[in-house]
Amino acid sequence: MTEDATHPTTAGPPIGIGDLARHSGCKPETVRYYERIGLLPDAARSEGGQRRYYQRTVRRLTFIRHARDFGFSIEAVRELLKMADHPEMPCDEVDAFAKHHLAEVESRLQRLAALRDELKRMVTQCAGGRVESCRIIEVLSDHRLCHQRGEHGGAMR
Amino acid sequence: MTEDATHPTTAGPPIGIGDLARHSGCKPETVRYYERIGLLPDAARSEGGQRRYYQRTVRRLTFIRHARDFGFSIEAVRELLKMADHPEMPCDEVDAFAKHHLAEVESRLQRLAALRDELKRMVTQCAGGRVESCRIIEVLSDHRLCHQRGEHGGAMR
DNA sequence: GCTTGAACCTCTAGTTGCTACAGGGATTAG
DNA sequence: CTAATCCCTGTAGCAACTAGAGGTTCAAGC
Repeated sequence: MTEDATHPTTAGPPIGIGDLARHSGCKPETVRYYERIGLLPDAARSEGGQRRYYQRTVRRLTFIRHARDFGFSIEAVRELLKMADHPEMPCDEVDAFAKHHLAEVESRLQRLAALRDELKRMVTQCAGGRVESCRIIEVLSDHRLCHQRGEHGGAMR
Repeated sequence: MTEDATHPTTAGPPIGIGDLARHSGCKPETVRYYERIGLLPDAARSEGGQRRYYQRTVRRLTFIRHARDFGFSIEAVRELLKMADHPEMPCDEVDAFAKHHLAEVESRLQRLAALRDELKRMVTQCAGGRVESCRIIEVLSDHRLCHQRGEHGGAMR
């Protein structure tokens, strides 16, 4: 992906790293980090050497932040970006990627839903009681959770 | 929390760090790490200096792993354990904890559910197509996600 | 009772994904 | 033109583990 000042829509003047970060919900340090590890291309520079960005990069960074927020690892994001950068490729890889992550996402969802239910129950029923009657602690101690709903998951690779 | 060889049920002989780890779905290194940072008490030792554990610790470690898996930070887990260790305490703190985390958990749930739907759609519809028609990449690029479903979340404090 | 191999010990260093300085230069509003 | 703000590079720190080096202990089989 390269910078393109002649983009038809919303081209405007290039923006600085701070604005880019603000638009995508992260910090300038994070942007520089992504550039360093190659998720973002080397930015164009002003006369004085400061980074200048166009809309393409806002979109790319937004993509990265969403994918990270969904729990994809940096390496998984790198894969996704490679696919997004080559839209003429057949879909097989994205498809395989989806299959690989679907089960993991579903198991996380179920476990999170169980936690939400417990938190909800507590907020509505717990006021004034004592810790011994709080089921959240019981729920977290219950080993059957593992077998009922799949193993502990780490980051998505 | 101290080790108690005289626990009535399932007392049996003490177990080593490897068995403890296996029972709780983590590695010996992680157990030693938790001991070092004070989530687990200093373990009893064999004559030769190896760690020996009783059922209490299996339960405590299971609790910790579940809480971590649900996305609670180590410091959040420390809070929860403090509450679990003092069941005579009034419930207020656990209640406050629940309130504080409920919104975060719900927003994560919604975003994860959106991702699951996309992954599912892809797995069923995408075979044989090309990347340009894969909506997962579109969805991840769409900034409206942020405003519709809450901001990007980090670890739960 | 002895051997042997797996499991364990401590200590240190590496990993991932950022985040926070320090010590300086660039840009821009007034 | 100057002050405030932004940005630069480089390094170091953080959370939450994970992996190794180099040595010790345990327990099962003979």
